[in-house]
Formats: sequence, C-alpha cells, structure tokens
Amino acid sequence: MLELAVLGLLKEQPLHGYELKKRLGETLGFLWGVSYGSLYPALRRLEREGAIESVEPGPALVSAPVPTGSLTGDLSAARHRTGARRAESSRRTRKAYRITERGDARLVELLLEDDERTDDDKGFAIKLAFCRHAPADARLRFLERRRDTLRTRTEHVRTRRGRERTPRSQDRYLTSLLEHRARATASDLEWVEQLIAEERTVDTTVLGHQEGATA
Amino acid sequence: MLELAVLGLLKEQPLHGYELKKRLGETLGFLWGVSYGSLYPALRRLEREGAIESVEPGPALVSAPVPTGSLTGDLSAARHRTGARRAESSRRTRKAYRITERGDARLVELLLEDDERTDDDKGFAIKLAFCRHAPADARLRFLERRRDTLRTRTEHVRTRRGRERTPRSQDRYLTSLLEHRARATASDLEWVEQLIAEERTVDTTVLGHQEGATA
DNA sequence: GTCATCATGTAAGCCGTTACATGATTGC
DNA sequence: GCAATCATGTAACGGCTTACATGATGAC
Repeated sequence: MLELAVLGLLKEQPLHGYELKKRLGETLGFLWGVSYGSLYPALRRLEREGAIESVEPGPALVSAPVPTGSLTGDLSAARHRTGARRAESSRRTRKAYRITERGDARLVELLLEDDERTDDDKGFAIKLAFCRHAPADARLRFLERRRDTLRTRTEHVRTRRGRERTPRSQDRYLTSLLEHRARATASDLEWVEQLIAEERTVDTTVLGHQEGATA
Repeated sequence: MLELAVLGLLKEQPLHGYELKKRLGETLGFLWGVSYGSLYPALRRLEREGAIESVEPGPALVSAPVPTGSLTGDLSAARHRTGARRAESSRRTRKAYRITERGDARLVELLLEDDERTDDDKGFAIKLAFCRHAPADARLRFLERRRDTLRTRTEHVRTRRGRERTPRSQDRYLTSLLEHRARATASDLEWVEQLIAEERTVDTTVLGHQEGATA
C-alpha cells in the first residue's frame, strides 16, 4: 500500500522522502498516517527493486521538481548555487527519487493485485486515489473488480439472514450495525458503478466534454 | 480489539478457544478474521491479567455452556460421562474460560478507551457489536464519543476545501472519493445519532416497549 | 486403524507504528 | 550561536497473519 502511494506520487514528479511524507499527509491524511519509520525503508526497498532511482542532486534536479511554488528546498538550493562553491556536491542531505519504467509496471501490478486489499475499504480508497496514474484499461479492471466484490458482499448479507446461531433479535446494536452496513455497501456499489460508467464515457470519447462539468 | 471481542463473548457464557474463534467468525466475520495465532496468546494474556479464568472441566462446566443445542462438545462430554470412568479428569484437552469481575471492568475500559480506534470505522463497529455487555452509561458515552468524532470529521471536510496544494480538479478519482466519503460520514453520523436517541428512550423507560417491534 | 474434526499451541514474518539519534540549513 | 525546521535514518515493539507441529476424540 505504502509502495503504491509512493509510486503514485513519484509518477507526478521526483521527490525526496520528507516531501513525500508531507504530500501523503495532505492528500490522504484523512485515511492514513504514514511515518518515517516505514517510509524510508520503503524507499530503500523500492530502489533495491529498481522501481525508483535516486536523482543526483544537480542543476537538473534542482530545476525539475516543482513549478507549484513555495518549495523551500528549491529556494535554498538555488540560493546556494548562487553562492558558487561546489554547485553539485552540495545539497547532499536530500535524496530525491524518480520513478523508473519498472516502477510504472509495479504501480499497475499493485493496483490490480487482488490480495485482501480489494476487499478492504481503506485499501480500495488508497488505490483509487492513485489510480489515475495507471493506464485506462488497468483502471477499468480495478474498478470492476471492486464492483464485483461489493456485489458479492451485498449477496452475502442477504444470505446471512436466517442462518444465525443466536436469535440475536435482542441485540439492537449488532442488528443495527448489520443494517447500516448493508445500506453503506449498497451506496458504495452505486458509487463505483457510476465511476465505471464515467470511465467508459471518458474512455470512448478520448477526453470527455460529455459528462456535465469538469470543475 | 481482540481482547474486547473475547471478553464480550465470554460475558454471555464460558467458552474455549476453538469455539470462541468460530463464534467470532460467525458474528463478525464480515469485518474480521481472527486466527488462532492471535487468539490463544490473547487468552493467555487475559488470564495472566486476571480478566478471565479457566473453568475446570467438570460437571459444572459441562452442563453450563449452551442450551442453544447442536454443540458437539456437550454431546460428547455427556456421552463420556455416561461411560462412567474418570468423569471430571477426562475431556482434558479443552480449556474453557470464564470472565471475571476484573474482566467486566476491563471490557468497559476497552470500550471507552479513546485511542486511535474511536476514529477508526472498523474499530467502532467491533466495539459496537459488543457494547451491549457494558453498562448503559458507558454505552451512551461510547456512542456520544463516536458522534463527536464524526462531527469533527464532517467539519474537517468542509475546512479542507480550498486549502489544497494541487488544484486537483483534474483528478476525478480523488475528488469523487472525497465527496463519497463526505456523504458516507454524514450517513454514519445520522445513524449514530439515532442510536443515541434510541438509547436514551430505552434508558428512561427502563425497558422499552416503545420502539416499534422487537422481533 | 485411519480419517475428519476438534483443539491447542509455537515460530516466523508482515506491515506498520513510536521513540530515539543525528545532522544540515536557515533565520534571527 | 541558537532555535526551528528540514531531512534521514535506526531500534524496538505491536498486533496481527500464515504455516507448521502436535495430539485427542469419535465415526466408520
């Protein structure tokens, strides 16, 4: 999961660990808290596997990272370069990473992996948040898989009725939980189905000006 | 979490590990899969802490467990008892546990603990599934805490709008995810508020015949 | 006597966390 | 020169999983 998120972010632009964590917190903070203790080892792992490679700190890197503005790192680096001495051996502290082709492949692989995470709401959400970086067909398959999972789940709920050990009618809480869950699952399913529908629309029309408003 | 569930189940009746796992799978399987590798150590832990105690296998245990029928253990035990020899030293394999007073207290404690789990949907669901075994006031506080969490969360969503780094309007998926989540949270909130309302009704009328149908 | 199932446990590993250690850079 | 913050890492632990080892019991 962490690796997926990292690859997703790096697909946009090269970044170093610290910045990576910050962005992760910004975009996915509401469902995730990544810590350095897991992030840095993950980066090492990904580099070892060849999914990412470290970008040597030099003019190339310095200019590449962000046109978004407000990146302190850029400022300081630029300033230092103006200061002349050791233009590329300085700024040694940070290690920026860039995604490789193997990384691209790995991203898709992670997205389509139907391990436990396809069943897991949180896992799905995280994958969804980064699936835009995967090719259209992978994205579609990913969404369809989720849809199938949710369909199965709704049926399970229906099946479960009746075959309960404890009569359990006494338990307002569990009953209520089950009902609420059923509603939530139904809602999720509708949502995913709509995403799929949109996906297809966009897909066939190359780039949709068909689905109402983009903003 | 596991400990909470175990205590919750044991509050109904003494059980041994194997059976415990089965029931856990039946009632909470849809959001949880417990394995022996975590269950047995948990039982040891709870016993060490004095929250549960093992029931010596004897007539007392044998008759106590289940009037629900179909419990193989009962049958076999009874059959063996009929077979005369060593009535209480037999059936040695299983170790049934019973909840203690300290266990009762621990259950409430775990329920009200506002660690990360109050924020966590799954954690809340599991707690809810067993909260009927806690006293009414603890239950109410538990639900109110969840309500507060959800309220805060809805506000966060509102606050987040605008202060985004990336314009991100391009990202249909993340946008859609955020919107869906907002709806889901709102729905959860309504649900919890209703649970609280019901709780209060039942609470004041001692035992409600007020809220429609029990069956 | 052998197979299925009941039943308890241990070991290794996964994937994350928190807490801690370290040091560079910059602003003041 | 001192504090804030940027930046990278390690160590220990948490809670759970899977896979494995072991053995009792009952059915046939």
